[in-house]
Amino acid sequence: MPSTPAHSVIVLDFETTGLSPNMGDRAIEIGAVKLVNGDVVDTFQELMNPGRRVSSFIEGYTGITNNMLRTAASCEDVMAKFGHFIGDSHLVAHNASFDKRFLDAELERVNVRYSGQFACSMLIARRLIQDAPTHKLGDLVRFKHIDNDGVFHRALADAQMTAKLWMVMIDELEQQGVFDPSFKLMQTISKTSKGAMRGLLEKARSNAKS
DNA sequence: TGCCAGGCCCTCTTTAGGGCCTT
Repeated sequence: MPSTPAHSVIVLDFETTGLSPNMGDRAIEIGAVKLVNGDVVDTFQELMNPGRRVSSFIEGYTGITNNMLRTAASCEDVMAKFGHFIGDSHLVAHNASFDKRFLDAELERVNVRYSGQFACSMLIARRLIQDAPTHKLGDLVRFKHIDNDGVFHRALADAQMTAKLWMVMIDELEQQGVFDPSFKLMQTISKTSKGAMRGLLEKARSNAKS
């Protein structure tokens, strides 16, 4: 049985062969950080061999080449390990609907299930950081002056940046008095994943004006 | 560089259409 604490959060990011598992696309890399009370306590990064060549566009976009994937473990082996890593944690991703589709598709292949709820940092950023020029992950990181090493479109780097952005937004909400001091990150995600973030953010803006 | 799909959100809306964001 997974030993992951119930209050932990996994921030994850997939690199893939394309946009849609329903169109035959597969994962080629998974990166994730585990947060407990907002602190990074563990990381996960693995390339995985999708069983076919990736396009030159994906090679250029991610820097992940067919040669790198040739000797990588299979998607099935990596995803079985990742399923154990996430345990029963709640999950965060930037544009989570994309990563959830691939997580669901790849875990279904290895008959692994997860119980955590998904929250989307992009949907929250669209409401909380309305003055950003765009809500692409890289643009938000630059806009909020979040430390980064300049690596984009690799799974662990993007997951780490998403985790930092996530904590910046949580801190802003707490500073605006939206959350009770005892409010736990797990509860935050539970609410956001149910779409109740709209009300929380409206309250945040109301508090900021008053 | 962009396309594919799909969910969310906005608006010149709801009997719809299109932009954003992810690879």
